[in-house]
Amino acid sequence: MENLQNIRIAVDAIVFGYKNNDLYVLLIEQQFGTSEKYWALPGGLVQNSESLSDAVIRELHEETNVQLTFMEQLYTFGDDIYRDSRNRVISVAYYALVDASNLDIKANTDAERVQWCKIDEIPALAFDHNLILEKAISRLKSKLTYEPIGFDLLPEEFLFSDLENLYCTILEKEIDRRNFRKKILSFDILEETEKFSPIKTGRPAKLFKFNKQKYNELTQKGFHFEIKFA
Amino acid sequence: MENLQNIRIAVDAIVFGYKNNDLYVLLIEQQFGTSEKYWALPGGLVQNSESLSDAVIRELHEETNVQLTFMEQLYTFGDDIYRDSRNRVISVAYYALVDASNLDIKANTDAERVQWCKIDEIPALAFDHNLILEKAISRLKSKLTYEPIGFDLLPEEFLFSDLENLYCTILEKEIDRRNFRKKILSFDILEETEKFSPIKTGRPAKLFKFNKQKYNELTQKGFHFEIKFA
DNA sequence: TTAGTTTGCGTTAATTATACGCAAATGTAG
DNA sequence: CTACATTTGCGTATAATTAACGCAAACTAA
Repeated sequence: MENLQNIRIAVDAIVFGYKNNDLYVLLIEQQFGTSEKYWALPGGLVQNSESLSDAVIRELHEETNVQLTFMEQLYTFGDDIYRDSRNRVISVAYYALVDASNLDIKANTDAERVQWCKIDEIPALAFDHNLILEKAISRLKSKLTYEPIGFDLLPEEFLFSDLENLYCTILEKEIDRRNFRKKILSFDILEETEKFSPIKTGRPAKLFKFNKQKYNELTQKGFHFEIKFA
Repeated sequence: MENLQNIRIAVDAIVFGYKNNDLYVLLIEQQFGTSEKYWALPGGLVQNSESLSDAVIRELHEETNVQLTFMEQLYTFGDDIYRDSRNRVISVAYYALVDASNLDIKANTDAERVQWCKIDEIPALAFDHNLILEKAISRLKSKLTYEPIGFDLLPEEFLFSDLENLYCTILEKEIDRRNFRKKILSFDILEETEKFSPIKTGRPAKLFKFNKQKYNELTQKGFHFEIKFA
């Protein structure tokens, strides 16, 4: 009886960015064997002496140079034992957010090409990465409604209409602008700045900041962030 | 440079049971080396050709003989690379529910002793199992509020007061009995049976059943189960 | 028969969500 | 300079939901 465990462990990252009223995900183009190229999620094998989350950070750094604003474990994919045809590989997937507004990504050492891909234009990906991505999107959607992670997709200072559009596009729902604003403002976790939007159409709009410290304080007192829609 | 990955992968199970108005978790007593004994969560290494969830089922079957009514992946613990002092082991934890009301557990092949342990009397466990258990409890609490998994801890037919007590004890909150009943009944996912409780005190109470099929139908139509408390 | 207990069904007030109205502050076209 | 299109910011009325209780019914035990 063969008792030696022969299973490899990898991490994969789903990095979301929001830009021009669209949700994007970071993909890399990888070479398999001599000819085949595939788009895939950034990721790779875990090293013996690094933690899982360090492995994600390292892989992302090797392949891109994004600055994460949020990262969380998503799920571990290991029920399909043939998900990688070469070896049995179990993948611990993490999803992360970045402020994509002023970000230049370049392929670092490992990957040939790195690209932001619109969420509704995802090609066939390597392995079970389409499945992983689907799960990440679904998690992002629900998390958006009960934790203030939307701010991690926006610049430090943002317009209310940006926040509103972010929610509309990611959740694929219509929201009443006025009720949304009222709701968010009632949480008392935003700060008004003195600055105004550079956009020159319509009434000038104030820029807002998310006050994370205040949010943490309120949370400790029992406050619970929640956005719902009809 | 050493490139060979030398990481083992295990699964652990947190099995919850509810009995006599208390939440319990299944623990096993394991021997380490020659003398040390420790209470631990059931679990073990994943075999090369079994899926993760199969590994959980197998380990549980080897160590106990419980009948699961619900099982879901909880989290993968691999950030502390010394969580097992002997080797680097990454553990994919699953949590599960059983109807503990008419259940006899016996130690099967592997474990010396198997025991239900009250959730507020948990001893120091092996490895990082106390941490894992904490996370499972927290997940159980939140899941209870937005999915009808409470029924998986109860017998097929149950009293309303049982359901109410289950929520009270697990969530550690007071609930208004009448509002709770109204809320649950308004979901229209319960079936009244003709039977009555065998308990001979106070007004006889009807037994109810959870209609899972109806719940699924409603869910597809956009229904969302949710229980909140002040 | 009375007291004790738990169930099952209601009512009311407070809070929250939904659906809008509308003026203010800009740029732009004429 | 004026009228218009556009977006922001604030408000209000109504519907829906939640929270807080009252109380009779149906049993057991004494």
